[in-house]
Amino acid sequence: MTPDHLDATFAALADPTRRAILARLASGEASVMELAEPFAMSQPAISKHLKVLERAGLVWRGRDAQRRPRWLEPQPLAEATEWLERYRRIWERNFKRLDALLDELKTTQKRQVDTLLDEVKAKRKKRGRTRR
Amino acid sequence: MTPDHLDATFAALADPTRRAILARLASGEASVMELAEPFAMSQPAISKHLKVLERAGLVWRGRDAQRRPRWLEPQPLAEATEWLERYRRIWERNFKRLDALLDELKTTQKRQVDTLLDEVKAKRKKRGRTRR
DNA sequence: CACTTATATAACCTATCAGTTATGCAAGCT
DNA sequence: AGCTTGCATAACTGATAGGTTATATAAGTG
Repeated sequence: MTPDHLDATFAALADPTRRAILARLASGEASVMELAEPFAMSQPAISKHLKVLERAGLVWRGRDAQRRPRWLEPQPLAEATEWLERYRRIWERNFKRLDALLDELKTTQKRQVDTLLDEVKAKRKKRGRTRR
Repeated sequence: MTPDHLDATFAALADPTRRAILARLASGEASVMELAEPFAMSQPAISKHLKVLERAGLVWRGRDAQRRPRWLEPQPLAEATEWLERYRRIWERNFKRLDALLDELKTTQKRQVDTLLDEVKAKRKKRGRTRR
């Protein structure tokens, strides 16, 4: 939880491409090519983004033949969440509508989350082996 | 919750000075001079940081004579929390220990946190697996 | 071995960032 | 009116971010 650590985590999250990569990885490991596919961007650009995510500790690099598949490392996200939550709780006292606001945000997205979760489950079953 | 919005929020949070300013504002409004006081940095530098926080919507500018006191605006933080929470929930299913980790993070002090995290890392490494 | 695939790295460009000093301006003070 | 306080803005600077193309490396394939 050093400041540097939080710096790197939040900075990594500040880019929409990187957030999309994390979202993709939430449903399982992926190679660089697979991660690059949805973006109108060169492969080296994606490799750079991945490097940023790795430096922040959000993502791990594996090896499988020539592939260097990435997966998620949840710990730094937990730290970032913890930081936000701490202040959120303080502000809850000052701003009573915050809780309601957050609930609202959560319910509007509940369906999306559930969909994603089902997706994850399906893929894991399909793969059969638990790489992680 | 447009991407731009999250970009600006996370980018604003990526700087330790700005996080410190937010922490300070969590205990009430403050003038620019008051906010600048703890930092070895010029007043214009602080004004710039405040501008970043305002563009992210995290902070509000009031007016009181010559003072331009700042207040917190909790909504963007709630959105950022929500984003993190969404992925945290997904990962909870994959990494069962995450919840415990987060609880521990919440209740331990800074130094103990670092120790704990090292411990977790060590355990993970020891478990081995194809990672790394 | 030569070829292909997957990825990383280097060199480069431009824009933005985080800081500086100097200056401007509005509001209160005497 | 003139001085002081609080803050913003402009102009500058060096570093970093985010992209590019070209090239290098490493591993599987025929």
